[in-house]
Amino acid sequence: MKNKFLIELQSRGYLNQCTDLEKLEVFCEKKSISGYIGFDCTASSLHVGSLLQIMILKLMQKHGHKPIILLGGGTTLIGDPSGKEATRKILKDSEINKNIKSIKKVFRKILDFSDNKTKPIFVNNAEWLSKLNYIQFLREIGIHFTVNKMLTFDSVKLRLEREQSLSYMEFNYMILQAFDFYQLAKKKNCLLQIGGSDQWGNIINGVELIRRMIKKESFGLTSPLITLASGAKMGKTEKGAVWLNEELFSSYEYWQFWRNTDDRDVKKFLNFFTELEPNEIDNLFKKEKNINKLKIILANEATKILHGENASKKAESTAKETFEGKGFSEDLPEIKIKLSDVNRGITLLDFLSNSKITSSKSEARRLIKSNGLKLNDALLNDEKKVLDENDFKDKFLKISYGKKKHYLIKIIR
RNA sequence: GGAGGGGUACCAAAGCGGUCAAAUGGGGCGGGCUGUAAACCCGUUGACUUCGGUCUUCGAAAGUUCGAAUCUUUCCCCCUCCA
Repeated sequence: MKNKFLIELQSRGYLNQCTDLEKLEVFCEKKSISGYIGFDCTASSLHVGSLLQIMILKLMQKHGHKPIILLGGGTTLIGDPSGKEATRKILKDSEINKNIKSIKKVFRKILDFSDNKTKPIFVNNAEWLSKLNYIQFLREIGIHFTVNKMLTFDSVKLRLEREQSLSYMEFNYMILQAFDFYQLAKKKNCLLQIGGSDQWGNIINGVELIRRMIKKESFGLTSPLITLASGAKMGKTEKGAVWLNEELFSSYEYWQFWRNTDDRDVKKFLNFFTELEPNEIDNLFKKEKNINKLKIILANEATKILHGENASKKAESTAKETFEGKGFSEDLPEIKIKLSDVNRGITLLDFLSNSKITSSKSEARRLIKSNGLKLNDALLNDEKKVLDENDFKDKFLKISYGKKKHYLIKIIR
């Protein structure tokens, strides 16, 4: 292989399957190409599970290609059955549009919009899907799909084998995705679709459709499913998903997420989620034997890509102070409390549950009983504790939930 | 449409009149060890509590009973076979 884009794609471990690697290489060599990835809009933010896909778009840009981001306003109305055990909840138009708006923010942060040649394009498939005429669609597109074949695709087969119901609506999803690819090929001359390995079936349907409709060769490329050393799914932590939008998951939490990577996954993640060159990463591993230092590099680099250099530095120094020193650090989640509430004598239990630090008073009690709660780094045993202005040094009180979750409580007014 | 099987906590799965806020496993959380890792060990995992208890939970509703996750009726949902 000699195409730089594909070489890096492979050496970083982004490459799982390709419809025709050799021809794709010729295709990539010839000119600047555009490739698209579709993203699901069922939530107001993507989570790290989609980050690998975004990194691939970023890599395309690095090598002079143009990413197309398909935010599936139309397909989200249907719900992709791939890898799903049950039918997804159906969203309303207005919710989807709100989600799209919010999700776009992340792409604006991670990808480069300054160079016109590689500037990403956003498309929304609602544009063409919502206008479809059923009979006409069946005659023009439906005719190219046999149910026999559709039944053999994993997304459908698994659901049927597991005896889980699959609605006719969901069954159509793969055709719609194939149609998307066809539309992009026709309208934007986009002949490459990339996706996670679970998208393989959907992608090759598109390749096939394009061949039949406009007699053009197009390409499909998938990235591997990320497997963690622990066997768990990527991106699930204590508090649920690791979101990319800052409103849902702060830059400090994000930094912590990477800092807490399993030893065995560090190298893989450096390749996947940072812009360090693969050989640079190899050198790092030769030089630096302290895995924790490498985890910090991982956290810094990954956070930089999403939240920028400043946020990354701030998170690092906050982590350092919090875990190595015993200080107060600026970047911890801050919760405000009114001076009047403190003076009125609010119990700690009430405060913990009101501020959502714990989900109930019972949880707070349990935590205290099992020696998990600290006020300003001092273990607290008294569950009847009432907050007092003297607990706050300089208007701040640090509350620690276990060893890793810390909050700064600030008195206002 | 007909016959049968089933819906139990975050998930899987036991319980089949009281001793059931519900065995067990997984997951989560806290603690110990350590390196903010893994493995391992211990504890915990409905809510409220003056720590005595109290209240709400086993698909939904109604009923039988001193007493129901457990029995009866109706309804809803899922699965299998037949049409």
